[in-house]
Parts: sequence; structure tokens; C-alpha cells
Amino acid sequence: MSDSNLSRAYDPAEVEQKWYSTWEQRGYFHADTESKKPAYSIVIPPPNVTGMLTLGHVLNNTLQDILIRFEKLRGREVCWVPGTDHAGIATQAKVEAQLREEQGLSRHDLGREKFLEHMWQWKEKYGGTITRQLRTIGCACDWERERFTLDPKLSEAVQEVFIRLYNKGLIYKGKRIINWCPKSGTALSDEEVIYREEKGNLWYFRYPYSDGSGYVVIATTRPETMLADTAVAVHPEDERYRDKLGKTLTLPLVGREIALIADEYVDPAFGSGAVKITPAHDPNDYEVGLRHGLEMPDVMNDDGSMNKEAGPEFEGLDRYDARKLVLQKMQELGLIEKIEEHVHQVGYSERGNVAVEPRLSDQWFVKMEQLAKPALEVVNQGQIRFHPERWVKTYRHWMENIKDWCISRQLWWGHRIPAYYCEQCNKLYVDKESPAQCACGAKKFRQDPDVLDTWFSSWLWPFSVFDWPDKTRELERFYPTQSLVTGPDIIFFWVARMIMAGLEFMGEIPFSDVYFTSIIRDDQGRKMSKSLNNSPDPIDVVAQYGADALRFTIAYIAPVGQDIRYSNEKCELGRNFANKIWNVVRFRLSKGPISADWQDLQGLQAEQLRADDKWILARLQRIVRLTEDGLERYSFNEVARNLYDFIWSEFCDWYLESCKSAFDSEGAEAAVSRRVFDYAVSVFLRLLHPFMPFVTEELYHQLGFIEADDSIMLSSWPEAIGDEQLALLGADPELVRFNEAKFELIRAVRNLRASYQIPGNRPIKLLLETVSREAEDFLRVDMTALCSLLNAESVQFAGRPDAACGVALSDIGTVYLPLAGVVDLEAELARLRKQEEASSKYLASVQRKLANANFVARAPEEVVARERQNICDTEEKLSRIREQIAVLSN
RNA sequence: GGGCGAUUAGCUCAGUUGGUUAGAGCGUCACGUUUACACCGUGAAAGUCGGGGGUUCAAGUCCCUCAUCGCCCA
Repeated sequence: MSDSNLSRAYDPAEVEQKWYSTWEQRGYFHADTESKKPAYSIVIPPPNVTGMLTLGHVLNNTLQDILIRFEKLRGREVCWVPGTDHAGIATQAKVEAQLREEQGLSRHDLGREKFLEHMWQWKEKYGGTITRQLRTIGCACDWERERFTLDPKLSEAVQEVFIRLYNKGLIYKGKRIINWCPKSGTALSDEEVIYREEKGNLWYFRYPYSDGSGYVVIATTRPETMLADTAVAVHPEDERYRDKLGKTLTLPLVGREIALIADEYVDPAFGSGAVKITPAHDPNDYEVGLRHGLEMPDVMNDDGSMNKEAGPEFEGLDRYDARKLVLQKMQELGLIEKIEEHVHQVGYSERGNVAVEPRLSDQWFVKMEQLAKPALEVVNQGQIRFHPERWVKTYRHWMENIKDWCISRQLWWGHRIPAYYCEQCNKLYVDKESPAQCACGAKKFRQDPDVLDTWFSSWLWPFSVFDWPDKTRELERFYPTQSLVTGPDIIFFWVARMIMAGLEFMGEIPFSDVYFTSIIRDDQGRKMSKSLNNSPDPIDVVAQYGADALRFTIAYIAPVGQDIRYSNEKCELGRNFANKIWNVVRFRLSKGPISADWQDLQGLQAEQLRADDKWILARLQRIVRLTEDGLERYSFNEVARNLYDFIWSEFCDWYLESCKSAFDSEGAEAAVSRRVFDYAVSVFLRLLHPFMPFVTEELYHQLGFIEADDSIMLSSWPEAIGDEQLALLGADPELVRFNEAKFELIRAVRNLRASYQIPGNRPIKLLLETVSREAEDFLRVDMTALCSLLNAESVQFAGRPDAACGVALSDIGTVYLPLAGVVDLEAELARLRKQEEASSKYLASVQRKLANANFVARAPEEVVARERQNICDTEEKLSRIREQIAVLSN
């Protein structure tokens, strides 16, 4: 035995580390803009620069890596651009908290410049963990093209875009109701607000008419905002209030005279049918306020406490304390009519985890309607395809109801808005730098203090990573990209906006296919979260099972468009699979040198091939087609399953077992079988490489398919054997059917062994009666493998013997196992009766079907023909069973 | 309130455009250490495909409805 240096069990740790650094050093991941190959590019969804790798990232990036490696093997010039984003609020909040904790300082203590210096130092120190971790799981990213959203070039792109949109009238500054996060002290976009159901109260307040003629009852969930009320509204059709319209009310606690107005917005069935209007603190009230020209007093500070406008008693109180005081005072005045329990939706800030305050504020906005229109078109018309397709509906709904995008943030960490105000006349200039002189003659300007929403840089990612607005060679070669792999949770934040930006600034879609991944949950179906401590660290998982195992398992269990239930134990599937393949190679290396002509099947003749050789070639054609087709359809789990089943159940369980005897024989068929074996292994290693890059690379080398300085990454995607060639090699459907009937026979014998407790390692003598001459001829060709698979010391073609024996039946024939003195008549009869029952039941069901005139008349011919064949086959088999029962019953 | 999705073996999930007797992994039971693999092999048990109705020669698959769970939007 020319034994290799392969260990009994695969140990991924060393192999994985060795290959990743080799690949990177050799520059395999770097895309060449001057290559003649067709380009294929993907931009990574940039993770937060301060983030750590999660299983969600593993899923997402494994799928991208599969696509990249697949396309590279298929001969494309692939470019996968990695990078991170600066995650404005999250990162700044993290650093501010640290600063407070360690030095007791706020960002204002440091001042803007010093604070930003501190931020950058922090980023250099703690940032980039996640990109190192991506290497651990094998991602073939073009690291020379790694980008960060705050890089100078990407910042230039952001400026350019802001200025262009401003000049086009698509960016404006204005006072609008926005979502305010009192904790981080900044505006948020609508998409950053998370609604949670909360138990609260509905308070019914009495607002007295100014003329003393009683009161109106209004219902509110937020009593403290009454301090900013400027009207009470009722539905115009509401009979209860019709004659009161136009009267004024005196706002309790404040004393302001406010009008009773009519507006369609009011739902007469809700509460009392009268609603207080607080334009500066509620988006709907704001709209009412605009329609009726109401005053819009703002009664709150940036931190959510009440300001001077709220009155001396309330000034300085937190909004929740103010609520208590309002209620107490209203109670004292006898103005609370009643209190009801009420469940309602409360908006929370994603980062601050505090209730968002809708607030009238001066902010920058992007007008979205005009940008959305073409972006909706390209998806509706299928220029951009979503996988699964149903996300198109979600996308469409959002696009058709799009609202303007609030892009300014009251933070320091981010792209500063390129807007300058004259110190003297306050005139606004939007440009990369402040002008030399204002129209008023003044020369001093101050820049807008705000920065832009992080997504305002992310939406440019597919072209900003290629150094837009410069007309670079990269842009020319790699834009548009092909696939985008991301979670559906950022379809609005990111995907939709990238499509808009791509069309607006490049005049072209940014990608043609969007694959939305699953959400990973724990094995109880709960979301992974830090507080539950149920999110495993992928790096630990890699250490325990190997990166290949984790990748394969995740791809295998990730259903299309469904959530995944994950637990570490599931990685055993991938680990065991890697070990299985490892051992295929270990087996092969123990059976002599690799065939010199493993690359193809040139010159092989049908007569040289054993039935099992032909069969595995037919199955190989199928798996190549299934893999390629599946990957083109983004059906990753389906492909993983197919590969697993092919290698484990077809290649190992049948073909490899059949080769054991063939390889050991002296004949010429040994060399032919070796060649088929080697060819098949080379094909499936390449098919599997996108899923399990490390072990496939290692084994490709171990088998000597390539030189040490070469790589499976540089090989080529296997071509499916053509139908004609397959036919020439005798691997036709007829052969496949016969061969699988042979397997059935072998299984039936094994079953027989089991029921008589004959261990698999004890050789047996068998008699075989085939159903036809043809079947016998077929089996006679390769008796060596047949005997080996049956572990039979002899197989004789003969009819039923007189002696007592066990029986195994299949479509190809009947096997008799003489069991003199051993056979348990009763047990054997029971076994046969069970088979008889199953077969006759089935026969009856098919007969019923065929007795139905409608079925015969309307079903397709081949379906009817198949059922007729089933009748014949089953009747034949049944007669053999009954015959045997008769013999035993005597 | 509107929209989307799920419900298949004890558990986790496959099941293409309707057409063999509904599959896999894990788990369970029996047998096995044969030089690829115990991270293994062989065999077995296990499902009224959530309930009800409909279309069809034929429904896990299409339609309606109900129930339960989940997600998104308001």
C-alpha cells in the first residue's frame, strides 16, 4: 500500500490557515482590470467597522464567496470588493460612552476636532476585526480594494452627490416633523424608527369653551404634549360638534385660546371623536396644522425635557415627569373625564433604545419621488431581479409611498454637510468649499455643523468603491456589479436607495440580481441576541468544526426565504461531510498512483467500462448540470443537498464500494475504473470547491492533480458529459435502470441477512434466478463487483433449490439463500406475507386507477403507460412471492 | 387595520411547472470494528403532508376558508 500521509480523520485547522494565506499572498483574490475575461463583481454589504462577525455575516458572506468562486472557475474575472461603513450613531455612541466611563468627559469637553481625532484613533485600534474574521471563513475578497465609507475618495463622492442633488433641487433644508432621538440628540430617518406595541392609557380631558358653555372631551395618549396644543379638531360630518365649530376653547394649564376646527383626518369613532392638535409634536397634527395655518410651538429641548415654552412650572422637567405633573394638575382641576387602558404603537430609536420624539426641526432632506420612479421601473420590468421574488411586492409598496429622506444628523462622526453660511447675512452656499466672498461682501463663513446619515454614503457603495466620480478603469470594468447578497431588513435602507443612486449618478442599475438571505435564529426559533447570550461566535465554531464545515452546514440548512434554526451541533453535518471526502481520497491514494489521464474520458470505449463505471458517469453528468443550474438560480441549499447526496449516497455507498474489488483485480478494467474514479473525484472536488474551498484545495493537491504552486481556484469548472458521449460510453437510461435494479437486489439480500442475523462480514453462497435472459447477461458482465457488494463467496445462476432457503426479490430477479437448518419457516413466511400485502395493496391501487375510464382517456399517454407497466411488474413480483409462500407452506 | 410567509416522521427541514408506493439529517432500535471513513457501515421502526371545503382522471403541490405561529408596513 502506497500509503499517503493523510490522517485517518480530517483536521481542518492547519489546512485552512495554510491555504488562506497562500491564496492571499499569491494574489488570487485580486481582480485584474486588464484581463480579457468577462467581468463578474460583487460589493460586500459593508458591516459596521467596529462590529464583530456574527452568524448572519457568515451566511451572507459564504453565499457571496460561493458565487465568486463559482464564477471564477467558470472563467470570469471576478472582483469582490470588501469594506466597512462608519455607522455614525452606533460608533459615536460607543466611543462617547467609553470616553465618559474612562475619563469622565463628554464630546463637548473635547471639542469637535479633538473628539474626531479620538474617534479615528479608536477606529484604527478596534476597527477591522470583522475583515480579519472574514479571512477565517475563507472569503475570496479583493483586499487590495478594501474601502471604508469615510475614506477620502468615498467622502468626495458623498460631497459630489450632495452638491449635484442640491443644484438639481432634490436636496432642501426645511422645518419638518422628523423623528428625534433624545438620547443621542439627533434626527433619524423614518426607517430608523422601530415600532413596539406598548400598554398605555387613553386619557379623556375636558377642554372648556371660552364662552363658558361647557366643554369638549378630547382623548390623548400623550398628555404632556397638551402644553403645545393649538387647536382641537373634529370630523366635519360629526353631528355632535357641528354647531360648535368655530368656537374657541381655553387650553387648561396654559390659558391659550384655541379653535375647534373641522378636519377629515379625525376618526369620529376613536375616543370622543375630538382630538387635540399639537403640530410641533405629532406628524399627523403637523399636517392638520399646515392645512389650517396653526401656530406650531415647540415645548421640548433636545434631550426630551420641557423648555421655556411649556411654562415655568414645567420647564426643565423630563417628558415623563411632565406627563405626571400635567395629569396631577388636570386631576386637581377636575378636568379628567376618564382613563382607559390602551395598547398602542410607540416608536423607538434603534440605537438609543428610547422612545422617539416626533418633533418639528430644521433638517436637510432628499426629495425622493423623482429618484424612486426609475428605480421602481427597473425592478418592475425585471432588469433587476429579486430572489425570492416576493420581495418585489415589499419594494414596490415602499417605493410607491415614498417619503422624503431626512439625511442630516446632529453628530460629529460622519461626512460633514458641504453647506456654508455667511457669518454676516446668513446666505447659504452649497459647495465643496466655502466661497471666497459672499454676495454681501463678507468673507467669513461657518460650515453647517451637521453630518450626513451613514446610508447617504452607503447608497453610493457600488460605484464609490471604484473611486467615482473619477472615470476609473475599475468602474468601466466592474460597474454594474452582478449580484447583491443581503438581508431583507435593509431593503429600504440600502437596496432601494442603491438602485436610485446607481440610476441617478451612473445612469445604470448597480446590480442585476439581489439575493435576500434568511434570518438566523437559535434552535428554539429565537432571534440571536446579546442579552439572551444565544449567538455563538463563528470563530469558536470554526475552531471546533472547521470553516468548511460551518460554511457547508450554513449553506445546506439555509432555506430560500425562510428563517434558519441554527445550533452549533448542526455543524457536525459539514464536518462529517469534509471527513467523508477526505477519506475518499485516502482510500484512492492507498490504491496506487493517480491515472495520468484523469482530466477527461477521451478514448474510453463502452466495452472497457463496468456497469458501475457507466452508471457513475451518468450520475456525474446529472450532478454537474444540477450544480450549475442551481447556482445560477441562487438555490444554494438545493445545490449543497445534491452534492452531499451525490458524494455520500451515490459515489461512496455504491461506486466506491464497487471499485474496491475492481481496483484489486488484475485485469485491464482496474485501470479503466481508476481513471473513471479519478475523473469523477476531480469533477466533484471542483463542484464542491465554492462551498468548501479549503478541503477541496488540499485534496486536489494531495491527489496530485496539480503542482504545488498551482491551485484548484485556477482550474476550470467541469463541463457536463454530453448526452452523445454518454450514449457512446453505454451509459444510457436503460443501463441506469438495470444498474439500479441491481442495487435493489443487493439491498434485498442485505435485508435478508439482517432478518437472519447473518453478519455482513460472513460470506454467503447465493442462487440467483433473473427475470430475463437480458438481466442475466447484464449481471454476468461484472460478477466480481456483484459478489463483493453482496459479500457472497459464490453466486450461481439457477432456479429455486429444493432445500429451505431465504428469499430476496427485486425487479431484476430473485435471490435464494440456502439456510439448511437455520431457516425459520414461520419468520420467513411472515416476511413474505408482509411483502405480499404491500405489493397487492399497491397493485389494487394501480388497478383502480386504470379501471377509471376518465384516467385512461385524459391522463397523458406516458403516465398511463407507466401505470400499465407497474401492473405487469407488480403482478410478476407478486407471483414470485406467492410461489415462494406456497413452497414454504408445504 | 393592510401585506407577506410558515404549518410534512420525536426534532430540524427537502419536496421543481399537479403524475412512480412522500424523502434526508439528527434522534431511536438491531447487527457490524471488512485496510477509506465509528466524524463509519448495513438493516429496521416512524408521517390521515395544520383543520374543513373546492377544482381535476389525479392534490403535499392549484383555489377558497378557518386555526396557530412569525415578519413587514400603517
